[in-house]
Amino acid sequence: MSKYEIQIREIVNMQGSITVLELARALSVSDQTIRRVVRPLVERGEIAKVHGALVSNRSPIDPPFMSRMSQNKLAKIAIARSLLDLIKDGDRIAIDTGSTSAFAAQALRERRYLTVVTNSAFVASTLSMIPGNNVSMAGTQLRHHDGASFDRSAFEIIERIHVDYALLSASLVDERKGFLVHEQCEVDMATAMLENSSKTIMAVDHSKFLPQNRKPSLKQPELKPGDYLLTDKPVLRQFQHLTSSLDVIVAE
Amino acid sequence: MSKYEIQIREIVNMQGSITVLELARALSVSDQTIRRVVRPLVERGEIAKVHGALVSNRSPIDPPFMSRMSQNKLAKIAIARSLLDLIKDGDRIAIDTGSTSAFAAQALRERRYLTVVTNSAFVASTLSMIPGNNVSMAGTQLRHHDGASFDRSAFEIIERIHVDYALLSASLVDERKGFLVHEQCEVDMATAMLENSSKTIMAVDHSKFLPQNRKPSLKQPELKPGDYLLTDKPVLRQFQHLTSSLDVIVAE
DNA sequence: ATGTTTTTGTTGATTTTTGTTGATTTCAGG
DNA sequence: CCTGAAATCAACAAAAATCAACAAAAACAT
Repeated sequence: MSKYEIQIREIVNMQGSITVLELARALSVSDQTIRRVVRPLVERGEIAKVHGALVSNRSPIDPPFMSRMSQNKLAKIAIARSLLDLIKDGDRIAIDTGSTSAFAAQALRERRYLTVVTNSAFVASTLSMIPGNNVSMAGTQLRHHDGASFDRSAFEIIERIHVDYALLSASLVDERKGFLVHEQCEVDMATAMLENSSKTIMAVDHSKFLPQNRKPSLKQPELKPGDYLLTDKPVLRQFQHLTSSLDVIVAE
Repeated sequence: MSKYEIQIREIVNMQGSITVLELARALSVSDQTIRRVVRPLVERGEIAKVHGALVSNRSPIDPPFMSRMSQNKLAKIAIARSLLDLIKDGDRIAIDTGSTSAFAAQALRERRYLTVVTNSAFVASTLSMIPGNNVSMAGTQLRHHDGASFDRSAFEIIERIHVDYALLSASLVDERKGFLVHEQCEVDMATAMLENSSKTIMAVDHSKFLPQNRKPSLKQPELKPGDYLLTDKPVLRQFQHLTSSLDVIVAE
């Protein structure tokens, strides 16, 4: 068993599939090493291999549930990975619900000694297993739609814990109205997180800049100058007035 | 036992994996010393070693984390499946933490309209995604060991919700003392769940009837006559006095 | 203090892993 | 069916990690 084994399984399962060369670059070893390490994994059936790529064989009933129901998987993974440039070991972070946050949580498993507060049971469960982390689950009753809580106790806990970063998301970015979501409770939660954090990170993949079939109408709270916008493609001209005071990070 | 032993275990478990040389630098001793100290740890299975690195066998790098760290996977799956004979659509159930409960949660995804209350973030997250379920997560601060909560609010919520079944587990079944666990908070939680449920289901695979290396000492609350014992092999003679008033279900 | 035991660092031989090179196979289009 | 590009494989040399043995240092008891 090689020392790369765990990492490889991790990355393959998170991405769903990946090239041998990409994996080699990611771990900064040669492609040959990857092939060698991967061979026993494939023989044991822990991951599958086809000509050209390694693919995860994790049964779809298994957790990273968001991965399936999520639209822009690759974009979100890229965003999640570039989040690691911002969040360091020991940081404190509030995380909202949503598929982007689910990927972020997966990525943040690389970090240690995080203080995490979230209203998403999935995020809480994912990050609580990491030794050294201090994770608080905000809220009691979980809605089935996404396993998140928006009851009164959720807000009380968010408001009790001050963090370095609030990681928020949005369903649509509107040229005139800004960052929008579908439900008022999500706005309230975002507001609470924003008010109790030093910096806010708004994470939206490029598809959120395009028109949606189901149109959200509620406006997320205003970001502060110097807050971050994390996305996966350069911001188009017509949106730049929204992001002019923000630190825009484009995940490649 | 060496003086570095505790530190090494600590560091390896925190970091997930680390080079022998890095560890040597961290403790400012030679690499050879590390190797020597580590050897018995590896033999006792407390941490794992591969060429090039020490890796923690505790840190759950895989989302269905319990599957890896769990000993009797197949037995637990069998138990989880036979739980489906007991629990029907629409039932209300309290679920404790532990790997057996994690498998139970996976199995219960087949059921609909469940009312679930649990102090395990993993169980909550797993079952909250099922449309129709009503899931309450009891507690706020999660311990990293298993992503479960035992704070005051956890008990308040358990005590507020009355359910049909409490699904409990144990670390060891002792011939004389009965069902034992390691920590007092687990006993308290089990007691709260038992008192707020109509029937209790104690789920223990057969390995729990055998002597353990790490011996638990705290006694779970007394089961009521007519409660269920769910296990995967027939109960041996010397344990039958413990189970005589119970409804014993053996998963094949 | 003195001798004994245990732990630690150093050295060099041995094993395992890794990168490179070049041959071979697979795949997609014409 | 052929062809070029990409992916894979085999083999060998270089690098890194491990091990065994011995000597130095530290801890211990007498």
